[in-house]
Amino acid sequence: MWADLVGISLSQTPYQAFYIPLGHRQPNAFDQLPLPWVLEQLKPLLEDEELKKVGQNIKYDWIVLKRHGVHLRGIHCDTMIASYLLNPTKHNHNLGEIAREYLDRSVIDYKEVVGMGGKAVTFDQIEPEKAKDYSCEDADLTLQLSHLLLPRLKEEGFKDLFDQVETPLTIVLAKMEMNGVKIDIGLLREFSKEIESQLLQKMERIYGLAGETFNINSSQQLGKILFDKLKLPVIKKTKTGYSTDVEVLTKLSLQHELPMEILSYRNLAKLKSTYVDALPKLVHPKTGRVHTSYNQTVTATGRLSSSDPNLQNIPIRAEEGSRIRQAFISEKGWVIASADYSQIELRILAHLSKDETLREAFRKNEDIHARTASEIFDVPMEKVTPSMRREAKVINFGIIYGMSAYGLSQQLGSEPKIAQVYIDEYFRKYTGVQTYIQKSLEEAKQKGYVTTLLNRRRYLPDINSPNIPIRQASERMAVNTPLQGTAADIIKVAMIHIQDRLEELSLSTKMIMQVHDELVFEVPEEELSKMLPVIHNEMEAVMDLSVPLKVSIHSGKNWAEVH
DNA sequence: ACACGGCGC
DNA sequence: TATCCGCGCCGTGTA
Repeated sequence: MWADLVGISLSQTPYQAFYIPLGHRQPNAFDQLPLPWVLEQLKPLLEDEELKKVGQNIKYDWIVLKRHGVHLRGIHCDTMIASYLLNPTKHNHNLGEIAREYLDRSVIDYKEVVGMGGKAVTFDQIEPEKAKDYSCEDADLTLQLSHLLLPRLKEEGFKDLFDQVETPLTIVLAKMEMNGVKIDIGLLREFSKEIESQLLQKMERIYGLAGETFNINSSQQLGKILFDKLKLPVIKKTKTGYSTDVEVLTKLSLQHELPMEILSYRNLAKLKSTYVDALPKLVHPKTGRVHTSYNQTVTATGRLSSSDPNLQNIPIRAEEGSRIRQAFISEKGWVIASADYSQIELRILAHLSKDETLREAFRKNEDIHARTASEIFDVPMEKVTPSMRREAKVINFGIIYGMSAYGLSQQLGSEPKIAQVYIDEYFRKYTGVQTYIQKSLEEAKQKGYVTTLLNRRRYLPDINSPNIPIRQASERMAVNTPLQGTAADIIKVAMIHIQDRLEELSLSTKMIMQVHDELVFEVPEEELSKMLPVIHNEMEAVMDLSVPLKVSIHSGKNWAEVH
């Protein structure tokens, strides 16, 4: 969304590529062809569904081309995504990295072309001859890699996931990024000023309690005050010194007023710097909206990630946090609609484990945490107290994360022995879940990887490690990844179906955000009554599991109103 | 520029 | 021996 088109490189035969310089502003850039003419020539080819296209990070090219009036079609292979499916835990899937791995060769580093850091220039400042070498290599290697990676994908059983899910999803994401979301900058500026004055007040109070001024944002300086000056007990250490994290400060708050003040200060400072002040800077001058980037090749589990800004970690729980969501608004005459999968990972656990008790609970549409409370505390559903339900909820989520008795006890604030009793009781009632976890661990140890419903794969090289904590970490991943990853599979397919329906029905509704189990739309008021059932049905009917998928959907003027 | 501590989901 | 999965971003401190 922020890029200009400087040149195009193309290849249709390995070891042969062409560079078309278009927008170089550099003394040696003569005889460039006019951009509109070049696009006019290429447009019929790029838009032809029958001409197969291969690229590296195609979503980027798709958006740049779309912004120049070209609708890229016939996408056959994105080498970045091919590499990701073959090994999602690889650190990065840029061209240099995958060319090194699969073609055993090095490539011209982009930084060598444009320079490093502050001295870096934009690509249009590069002499076309030099740009040609870089860009042609890029096109050539991408084509070569596709010839290598596509058969590999097929051999390893990723063809359906690649062709039917990840490749179509790329375009859905491109459209979603281009749609962007409208931000109420005025509201954020007001909020910023309010927080500013609250921070100043808290600062005064903190300096009073500390007996001196210091940089509250510095954990190092804070450590000196808390542990050297005030002699509070050291609860935890980091590599570099005293830990002052939320867990430590919460414990210390029982014996001194300062730690709680610090926590409250940090809370507000985080909100201000990460969201309130950061979001307005990312509003695009041409669209007046914020356009995040969805990364399709980052997570080990198959989830998406979001950056610039990360729209997937906007606060929701706390009161002040919801004020940030109020700033995510719709255009006049439009509304925000949000649809989220309810308890999707536990439902997937029920499906994958075939546990009859868990499946029955979901088929009867019971309150799953109350049901778990009823099972482990051995009381009828109507006798479940709020505190029993709260504990059962922690246990339910702990199961998904492959927790230990210690971890559960930390979460519950109880003794590990008590936590162990709860876990034992859970598995006694949900025997199918216990068997399922045992079987998945055995399979992971034997095969060296785990899979999701759509055969996404995550390798776990340390699953048989003799180092106990390292092995246990892998075991938790072995439990969690199929659940989190299957949820990712499901919502990805739903996104593709919904985008298809929107276009088929010629609707104006726009998909604007995805937050792991939630999809957010901007809907013209007059389309709302038609759209809500479409979204709801597509999401619930996306896959036929042995338990129902449940979606709740709400609309309102901003993102805070729809939860 | 990078590592780290810390923290939002 | 550490203890619940998966991320991205902020400010500090240091090189």
